[in-house]
Amino acid sequence: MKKKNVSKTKQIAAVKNYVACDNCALDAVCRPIKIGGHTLSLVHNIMGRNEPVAAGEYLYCKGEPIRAIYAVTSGTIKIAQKTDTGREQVLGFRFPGELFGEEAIFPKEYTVNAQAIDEASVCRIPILELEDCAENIPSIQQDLIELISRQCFLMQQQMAAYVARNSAEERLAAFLINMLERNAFHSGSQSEISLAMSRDDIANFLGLRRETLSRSLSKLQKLQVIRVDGKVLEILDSKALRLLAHF
Amino acid sequence: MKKKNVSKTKQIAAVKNYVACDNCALDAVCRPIKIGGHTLSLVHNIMGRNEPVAAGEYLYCKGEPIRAIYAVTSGTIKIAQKTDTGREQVLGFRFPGELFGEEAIFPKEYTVNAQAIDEASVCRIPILELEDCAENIPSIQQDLIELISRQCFLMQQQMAAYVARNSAEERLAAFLINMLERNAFHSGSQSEISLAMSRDDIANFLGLRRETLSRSLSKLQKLQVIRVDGKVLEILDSKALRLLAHF
DNA sequence: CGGGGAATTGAATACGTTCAAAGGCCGTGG
DNA sequence: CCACGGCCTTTGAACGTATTCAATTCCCCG
Repeated sequence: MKKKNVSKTKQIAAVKNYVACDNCALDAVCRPIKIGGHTLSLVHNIMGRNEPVAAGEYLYCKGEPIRAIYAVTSGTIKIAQKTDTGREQVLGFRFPGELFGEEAIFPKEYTVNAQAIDEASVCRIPILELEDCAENIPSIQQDLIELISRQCFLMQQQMAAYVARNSAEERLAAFLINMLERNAFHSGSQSEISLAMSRDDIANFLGLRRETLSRSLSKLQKLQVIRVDGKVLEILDSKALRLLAHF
Repeated sequence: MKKKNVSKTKQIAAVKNYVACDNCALDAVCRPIKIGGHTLSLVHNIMGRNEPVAAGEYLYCKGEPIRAIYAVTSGTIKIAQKTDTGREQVLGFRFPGELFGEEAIFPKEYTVNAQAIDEASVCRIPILELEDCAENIPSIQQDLIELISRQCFLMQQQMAAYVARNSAEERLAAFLINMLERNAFHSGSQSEISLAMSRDDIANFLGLRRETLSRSLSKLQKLQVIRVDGKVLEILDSKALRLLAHF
């Protein structure tokens, strides 16, 4: 079991190409701002573009009043919450081009924590200002509906991917397929995925122990379905993976 | 282990009180229609109110173009899909006052199946007509945003309830708490829940076998946390239940 | 009253967890 | 440049839990 000497985290950090606006979930809201006349003020004045976020930094925490909704432009964001007993519960991850914070629009406050896993960057739209703009410009309301509808759809997809799965292998396979599909949006590769988060975070998310996750990864590798190289995974047989996930 | 002789399904069917509009997820969209002047046409002409649905009947199926979004007014709706291998995958349940079908707004087609478990009734809003109305009446757009935002929030809650849980007991406890919270909205009782769906459907949803679910239910009953009586459950110790679910 | 499907219970097996130990990666310092 | 230490990841063995298959009980409906 030889391993290359190259540092994987450095490899990942090196590939710091921001996701293009065309491939971003926020685009529906940003686009009309970009072409409109007097609306140009929105993008320049109220919106933060490609704001850097340090590894480990929290974008928002549970219980805080909503300030903004975000889109990832580079890096990975972890969505999680702490249980009463102090245990962390990982609820999901957001990748370049994906939206987060929208779950706080209805309750007016954040209901979970959002934390950067690695060095990341985000576009940030303050919600008050956005709602002000939407009142004056009906098309923005349309776009907001589009935006949130899409998020509803994605959440449903997520449920489909992780609910009603029993074995560790099935859950891992479903996770990898989900990663591959979402990865294809922003990264070129159709078969390679970079997982910036720790094994602990993935295991937590899947409701497994880190040891079980590790064993399942090893097993899939032995079956020639994937190739594991630290935080970089290669999908060798996506068809077999779909079978394992029972899709 | 004595059991009462009364038929449980008949008991449930007997309590056929439609959920009030005040407690319905669609209310945000319906209300302005009810008070507006020329908008009265919407509720009378395009919207179906309390339409009966026979047990087993499908409201919509995966792949069909979107026709309408729905709210349950009585009974229970099962959200599910069939995998490539023919296995059914239960993704969730909708109870009186809750919305469903909204996940099809973005992709313009239904991505899952919605089936009535028992005799049910729904309010139905055709999507084309709704969008037409929204174009003319900005407040409806506002309400639509409110509606879908709320649904995003609820989906996140669902994820939190079921993702990142490992043991059978933990998942069952989380399920029961979720049922209790959602039940409190439309039914008076704070401690009793009626589960119209089969044990198979629940087990499928939780990623367990029916036997494991049955055993877990029995165990929680022996621990004096719940009382199981066919499809009717009573929560005896909700605090202990929250501990078991690791909330 | 009796048949059939759903739900529960029992025993053997398979799988995931736990605890322990070893290996690999990376930053620091000699 | 290499050695050291800490942290994350992987592997091993014993144990506990979920699954499987089979049998029984319960419940609904004719």
